[in-house]
Amino acid sequence: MVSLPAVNQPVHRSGALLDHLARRMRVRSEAVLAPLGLRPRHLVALTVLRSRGDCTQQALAATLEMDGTNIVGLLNELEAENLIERRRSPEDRRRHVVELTDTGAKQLAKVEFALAAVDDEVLGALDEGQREALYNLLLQAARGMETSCASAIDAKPES
Amino acid sequence: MVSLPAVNQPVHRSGALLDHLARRMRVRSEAVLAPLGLRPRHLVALTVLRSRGDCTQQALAATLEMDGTNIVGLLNELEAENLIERRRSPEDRRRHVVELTDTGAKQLAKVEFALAAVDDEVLGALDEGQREALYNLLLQAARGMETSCASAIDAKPES
DNA sequence: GAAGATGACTTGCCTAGCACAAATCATTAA
DNA sequence: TTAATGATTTGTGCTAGGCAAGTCATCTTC
Repeated sequence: MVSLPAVNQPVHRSGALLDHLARRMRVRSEAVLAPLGLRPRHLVALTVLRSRGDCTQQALAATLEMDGTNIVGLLNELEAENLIERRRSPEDRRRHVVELTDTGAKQLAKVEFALAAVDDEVLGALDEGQREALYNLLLQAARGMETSCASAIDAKPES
Repeated sequence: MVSLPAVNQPVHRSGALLDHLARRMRVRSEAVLAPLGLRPRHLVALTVLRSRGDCTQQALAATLEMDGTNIVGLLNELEAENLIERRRSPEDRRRHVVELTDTGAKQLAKVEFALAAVDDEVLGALDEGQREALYNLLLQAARGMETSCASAIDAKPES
């Protein structure tokens, strides 16, 4: 009976709320990002890159759950601003390894600092501790998936 | 010195991660929702409606942070499926009060149940307790804003 | 009661984000 | 050498959504 503990309780899915809050954040973020030449998608890419470190372009596409061709365009824009760099992989020179530049890391930190007002608006109902808890949960969830698909793609030395 | 505790620490903004995870959820949800004639946007609307209860169409637009004209179309679709109902407001007959129908509530619960696999995939790195914590934080954040803008719009009797 | 403001609705137009397909080029694997 | 793979480019199409204009019903104000 331990396996069915929540049968009579409402199911709690975070998907819709995640979507809802993400939108509210995104709408407000656009105004903050625009003057810096960035859009929300760029911020997501940079954030993911910082979280997982250098990674293959394909791995990034898989993590962002985006089509490879669109990743190219996204990275082109980021590279034009010197926020990321593409290096050829030594093991397989067809591959590009994407890495966050120092400029990129600094810019990311700067942007996050500038987003304080957005956080205050959208997460106003949460106190500092709760916001930190939320951040850590999101980060843990995001990281959990990175490893699972990165290892499946990046690792191919033995075959 | 208590007032500046985080000056030398990285700033933790949830926006980008929220966006990232929401996308992963959304992409997967589409496959689950499609057979039921729903899309992610419908789920968000229903979820918000359940969370805040009946509300003015304008208040809903404000909460969803969406253009009024698009809300009309969204509600048309939901009403066609009998998931929501529009009633004239007794106080001001120009207004529509939107409410979740019984059918809508049941459908919502059913859909959430069906989204278990999606949650497992995207939030796989979180245990049950953490997922519940995440849900509660998101709900609290979402509710915090509802009241703030609902009261500003709904309440207009005195002028 | 008349005139203007307001809420919902409709239609039309336009943009952004993104998926998908096809073709090219460099590189690696068989 | 031939085939597969990774990145890139270009083109096409779809969906979400913003924005504007115009209609109708209702409320408010004078």
